[in-house]
Amino acid sequence: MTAAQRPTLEEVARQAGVSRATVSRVVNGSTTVAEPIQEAVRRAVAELGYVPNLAARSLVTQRTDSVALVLPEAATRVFSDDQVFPGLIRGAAQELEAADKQLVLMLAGSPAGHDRVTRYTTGRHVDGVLFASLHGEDPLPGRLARLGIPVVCSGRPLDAADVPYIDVDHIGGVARATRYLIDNGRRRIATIAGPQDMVAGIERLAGYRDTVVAAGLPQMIEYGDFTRESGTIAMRRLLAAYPDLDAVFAASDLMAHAALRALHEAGRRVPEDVAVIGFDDIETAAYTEPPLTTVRQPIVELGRKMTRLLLALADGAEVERAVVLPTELVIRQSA
Amino acid sequence: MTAAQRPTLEEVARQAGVSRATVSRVVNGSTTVAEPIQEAVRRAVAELGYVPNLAARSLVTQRTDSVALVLPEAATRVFSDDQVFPGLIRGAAQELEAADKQLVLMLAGSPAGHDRVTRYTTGRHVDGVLFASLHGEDPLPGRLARLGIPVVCSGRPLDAADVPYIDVDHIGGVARATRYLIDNGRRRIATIAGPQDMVAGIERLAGYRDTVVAAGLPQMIEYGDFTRESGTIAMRRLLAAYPDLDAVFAASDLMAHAALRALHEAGRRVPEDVAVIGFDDIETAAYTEPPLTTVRQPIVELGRKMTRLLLALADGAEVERAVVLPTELVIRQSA
DNA sequence: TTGTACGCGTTATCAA
DNA sequence: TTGATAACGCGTACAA
Repeated sequence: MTAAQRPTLEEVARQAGVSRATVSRVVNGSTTVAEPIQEAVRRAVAELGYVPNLAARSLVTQRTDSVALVLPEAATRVFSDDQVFPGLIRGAAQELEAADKQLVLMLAGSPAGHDRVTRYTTGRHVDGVLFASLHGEDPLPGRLARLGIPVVCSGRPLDAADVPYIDVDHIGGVARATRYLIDNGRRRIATIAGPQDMVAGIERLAGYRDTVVAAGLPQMIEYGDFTRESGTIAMRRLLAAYPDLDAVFAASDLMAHAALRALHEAGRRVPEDVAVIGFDDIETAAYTEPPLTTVRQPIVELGRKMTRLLLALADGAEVERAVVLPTELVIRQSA
Repeated sequence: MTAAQRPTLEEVARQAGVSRATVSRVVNGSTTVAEPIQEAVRRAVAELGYVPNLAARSLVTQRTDSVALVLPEAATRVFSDDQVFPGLIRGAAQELEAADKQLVLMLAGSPAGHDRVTRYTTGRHVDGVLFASLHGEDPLPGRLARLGIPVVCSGRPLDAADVPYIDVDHIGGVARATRYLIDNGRRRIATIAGPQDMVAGIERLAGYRDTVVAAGLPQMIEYGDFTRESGTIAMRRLLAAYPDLDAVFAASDLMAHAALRALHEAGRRVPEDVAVIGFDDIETAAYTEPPLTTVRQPIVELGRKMTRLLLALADGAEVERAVVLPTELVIRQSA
C-alpha cells in the first residue's frame, strides 16, 4: 500500500529498448514512429503502469489543459438550492468538455480561500480563469489579466478593470417585470433588492427604480442577499412598513419563494392581494405555491458563452470585451 | 495585453543581488535569512511581480497542496436543487480550508470526462482524491489507491476495492422511517427506490424491504434516480398500480417532493390519505407543502470526515477503513 | 525514423 | 547564513 515508485519515461524507455524521446512521441500520439516500436512502447507502458507526470509536462509545455471557474462565495451560498451557479457550471462544463479541457472549480468564500485561489491561478496552475459572482471590487481578475492569464468574468467587474465579461440584461428584464405589474393595475409595488456590492444586485434594483419612478409610483425597498432567509426577513419588513403593498419584485427566485411563504403566513393571497415576481427562473420556481412568475436569465448559455470567450482568448484571438444576453419574463401564476 | 514574460526566481535573484537559493528561502518563509536580505528580496519580488511557478515547485516537492473531489455525475445532476453534493462539498471545503489546501472539484458525467479525471488524478495533479456518488463498479478509486495516491470514498465502493470509505447508516435510517409509518397504522406502504447501481439506492431499498417484510406487509416498489422528474413518474405509477396505498417512502427528498405534488394532483391528502417520508433532509424539505418528514443524513459532517481521513492518509497515518455515520428521523407534517 | 542534449523553474543538498 | 549545483520528469530542436 506504500506509494509504489512510479515509473518515469526513462524507465519505460529502458524497458522498451528505445530512447526517452521515442516513448514521449508514442505517449503523445506522434505518427512518426514505426508501428512495431509503438507496439513495444505501449506494452512497456502498460506493464509498468506508466502515467505521465503532469507537473513536468506543463513545466515544459507551459500548458495545463485545465481551466478554473472561481466562485468568490462560501460553499453554503454557491450550493444553496439556487440554480444560478450550477447553471453557470453546467454551461462551462459543456464547453470545456468539447474542448477536452478539465474544469477546476474553486470556491473562495473566506479571505484565506481568496488567497489560495490567487496563488493557484497566478501560479499558472490553469490555462485560464472564469469568474462568477464577483463581490465589490475584487482585484484578482484585473491582476490575472495583467499577468497575461486569460480571464473572463460573468457580470461587469466593479473595479474598472479591462477584463472581458458577459452579463445578462438585468435592467431590461426587471423593467419589463415591473411594467407588467403596473399594466396589471398594481400601484404599490415593493422590491426585495439584492446585495449592493454585486452588479446583479445593483442593476436589478435600478431596473425596478427606473420603472416605478417613471410611472410616478412610490419606491418601497428592502434588501436581501439573494438567499431565502434574507427574503423572509425582507418580506416581513416590507409588510410592516407598507401594509398596503399590492406587488413585490424580488431580485432572486429564492427570495421570491420566501416572500410567497411570508405573505401566506401573513394571510395575504397571491396573486389576488399581492402579486409576486422573482428573478432567475430556477427549477423550483415552477414548483412553488403558486408557481412563480419570474424573469428568466439564460444562465447555462451564459456559462457556455463565457467559456467560449475564454478559450478564444487562450488561443490568442481578439474577442468582444462585453456581451449582454437577453432576459425574458416567464408568466406563471404568482403575478 | 500580451503575456508579459513572467519573472523567474533567477531574475528576482539578479535584481536583489543574491542567489536563487536565497530567494527561494525567503519566498518559502525560511527563517535562516538575514533580515536586510529578506527585505531586499521582498522588494525585488514586489517590483517584478514574481509569482512562483507551481508546476516547477511540485515537480520537485512532489506535492501540489490541492485535493480533488470527484463527482462522477453530470453537472445537471450534481447541481439539481438537491443539497446532497453541495453539503459534501461544503464539508470538504471547510476541512481543506483549515489545512490550507485547495479544493479542486471535478465533474465526470461523460465517459470522456471520466477519462479526463483519470488523467488528471493519476497524473499527480493533486495530493489526494475524494470520491462521491460512485456508480456501479468504477475502477478509478482502486486504481488510484494502487498508484499510491490517497483516496477516500463516500459510500462503500461497489467493486471490492480496499479503499477507505465513509457512509451513513442508510438501512437503519430507512428502517426507522418505515417502522414509524407502521407504528402510525400504515399498512400499504410503497417506496420510490433510488438507482440500483449506487450503494445509497441499494441500501435504502434494503431498509424498506427488510422492515415491511418483517412486519408481514406487501412490497410496493417503483424506481427513480433521485431526481424530481423520476419521482413524479414513479409516484404516478405507484398510484396506478396500488390505488389503495396509504404511505410512501421516497429514497430522496427530491423524489418525495415530487410525490407530494403528484399525490396532490391525484386528489390525495397528505398525510391524511397518504403519509410521505423522504430521505436527506435538504433545505427545501422544510418548505414543501406540507413540510416533509424525512431521514436526515449528516451530509456536511460526512464531507468533513472524508476529508480528515484523506488528509491523515496523505500524512502517512493509519486510518479506519470504514466509518458509518448515524441518520436521524426528522418528523414534520407529511407523516 | 530515431536518438542526443538542452531547458522548463523550483527545491534541496552540500560546501563554504 | 549564503551560494553552487544537482535533481525533479518531461518535450523538442537538432542531429544522425
